[in-house]
Amino acid sequence: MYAQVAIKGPYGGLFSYTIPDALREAAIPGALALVPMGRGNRTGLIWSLADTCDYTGEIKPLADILGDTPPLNAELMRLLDYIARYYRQAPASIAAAALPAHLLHDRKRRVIWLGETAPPDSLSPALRALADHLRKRKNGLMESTIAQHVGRAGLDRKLKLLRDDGLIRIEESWDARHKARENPHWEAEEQAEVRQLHEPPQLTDEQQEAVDALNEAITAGRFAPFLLQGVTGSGKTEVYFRAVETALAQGRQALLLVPEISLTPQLTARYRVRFHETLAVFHSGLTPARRHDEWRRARSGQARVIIGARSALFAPFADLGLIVVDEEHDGSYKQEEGVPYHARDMAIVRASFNQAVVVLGSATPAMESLHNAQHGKYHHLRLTQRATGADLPPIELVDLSDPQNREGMRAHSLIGKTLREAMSETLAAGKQSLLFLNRRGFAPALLCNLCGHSVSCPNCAVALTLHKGRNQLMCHYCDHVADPPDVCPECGQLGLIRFGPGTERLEEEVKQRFPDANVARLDRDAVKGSADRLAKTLDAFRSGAVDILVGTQMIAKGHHFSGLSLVGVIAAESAMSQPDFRAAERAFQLVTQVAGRAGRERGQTGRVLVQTFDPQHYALTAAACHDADLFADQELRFRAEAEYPPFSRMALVRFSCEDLGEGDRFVAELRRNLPHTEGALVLGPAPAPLSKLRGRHRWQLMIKGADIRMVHQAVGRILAAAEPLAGRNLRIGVDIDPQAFV
DNA sequence: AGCACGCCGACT
DNA sequence: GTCGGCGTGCTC
Ligand SMILES: [Zn+2]
Ligand SMILES: [Zn+2]
Repeated sequence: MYAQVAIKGPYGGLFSYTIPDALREAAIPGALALVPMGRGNRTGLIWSLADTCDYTGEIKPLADILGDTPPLNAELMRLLDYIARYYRQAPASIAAAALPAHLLHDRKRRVIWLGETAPPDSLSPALRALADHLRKRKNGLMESTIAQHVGRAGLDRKLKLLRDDGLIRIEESWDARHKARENPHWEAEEQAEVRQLHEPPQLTDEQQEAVDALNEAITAGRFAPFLLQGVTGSGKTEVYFRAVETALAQGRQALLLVPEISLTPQLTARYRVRFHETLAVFHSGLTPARRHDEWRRARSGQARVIIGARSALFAPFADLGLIVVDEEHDGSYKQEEGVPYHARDMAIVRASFNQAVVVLGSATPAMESLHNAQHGKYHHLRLTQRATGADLPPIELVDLSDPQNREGMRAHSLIGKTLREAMSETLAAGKQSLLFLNRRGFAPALLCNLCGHSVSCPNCAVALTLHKGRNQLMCHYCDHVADPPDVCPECGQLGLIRFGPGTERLEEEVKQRFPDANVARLDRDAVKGSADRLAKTLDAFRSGAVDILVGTQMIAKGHHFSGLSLVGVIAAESAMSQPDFRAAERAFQLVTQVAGRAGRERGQTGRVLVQTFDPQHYALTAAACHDADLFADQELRFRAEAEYPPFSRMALVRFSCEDLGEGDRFVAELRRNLPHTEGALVLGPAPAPLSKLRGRHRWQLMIKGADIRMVHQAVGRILAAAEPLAGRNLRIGVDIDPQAFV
């Protein structure tokens, strides 16, 4: 019997080890193992057990099993294996995404000074300096601490010399913090007020129908996927609550996935009021130790309901009966950084492995989900009425290219005449306005008005972002920071002008036009560094203390403002700034979502103005009449004609290399040896749109196939052709079902 | 990817 | 001679 162990490494694959008798009980899939690797030991995750192994070299035995219970159970291991195969990712990177960061860590070394006396005079100056540092602590120093004091450079070599001279002893350890803490942190408790008596609201007929359908499926205890399509304000959350209660009543557990941006204290407080001490919260803001506490609470079964963002997909459960994916269309469920898995798609898979019910909720479902619903793969539940009975607000498209509307607009002005007039009427009536601006396309920058150059990052092919407060240029992709230059780096002239962030410019313009109004701004910069700033600004707007709120994505989701009567979208096409095949879908989702902030209460007439240069665009006209079906018809027709997903499947294979010439030569060589796959279309390899990232030049190759099997097959063949051609400096990455094409 | 080894040029 | 940058080989 061999243990196949996932270890972070080059082949990304699995390494086989024999299992010593002493470890036979403990060495099961999902357990953490200490294994001999090369000259030393590494930690890894036992992926599977096998009777045979095809490695022909010497096979070593497992050194140890870490912790007393395996962190991952069989159910999670099955999911991890599926993800590794589906997304063509190294098992070790999936393991790293699924385990608390604590558990898979690197070797730690403690250095202990042995000599009673002073170091011998024969030591060279560099060794002497190190020895003097080590001599001060009798019980030793951690290597990382030493590195902080005397520098990383050459430390390994120096320590080796001191050890060879018998002056120090080096102890290695891989012990993770497997033990639970004495006083584990409890995120849900931290955030919620006293337990309140909760009176569940009356359901509308539509809600009741949806709840009935879900309850029936949950009670049946079989895999059943649902698409819950409900207009903004239709009360999807209450439907989720009821479904969760049903799952709990069946003795099963529930997982709620929400977009990272929605996972606010206000949201978790709502769930806490309903589910009390059975709730655990997973979010990226938790420290590793706190995250580990929540994770353990879930694994022990103490938590029955878990709410979290993308990575909560891997939360451990004993008996998972329900998964809810809220805002299932949201792009944050698939990320390119790290492991490119789609949490919504894998939630479906996990539900099927658990005979669980899965609910995808959205006002504006992804075309993939709608297509599945239309073909009977998902049960389609619809909520067409707002829970409050309020009408959806009328949406007007305002043509920004219309000279009449441009009247009174200055060069960089963002507000056209129509919106301006609507704002002043709203203000005169004592009502509130909300202006939405997409962060993308309005980033603050340092531009040369003589040559048009914008100061860009030396490591990445992007313009640097100007941070006003710190007066520094920063890169969004890498950690590059620079002082703003005085002269243009391109033409050498004094032509540089500061172009503030869109929201700040918008705020200034609003203040200029409406000097008597109370204006507030909410964007990433405005809330940075103060946790309650977001809540405070939202409260001020809710209470009516603020007349006009200006903001980005942050204000588009979920919030409920009763005094709000005007919503303005500054530039609808900003959602289409990335020109990929999902651009129209994003624009429709954006306008629908922002419009949903207006007129949520009965008897209130909200108004939504959407500024655009293309008022004829079908995504905007459909959004303007709140017709998701009309949009879906047109968008699915376009996708079908162009053979885009959901009518085909795609993959990207990315290549990157620090050296441009080496990358170019590799790509040229690959082009000559590009294998063909029947039924799959291959485009490229060509330079990626984002041609340089963190000092690495980038290329990509796009694969389109009729189904996922074709795509997998083509990816397999291309990797088989590319890997032998790639030197150690060239990195290859695979992205199945890509969301972004940069 | 780590990690260790060893070549070589810079420095003193 | 010492120091450290950097290319190279190996890993069940
Ligand atoms: Zn210039
Ligand atoms: Zn950069």
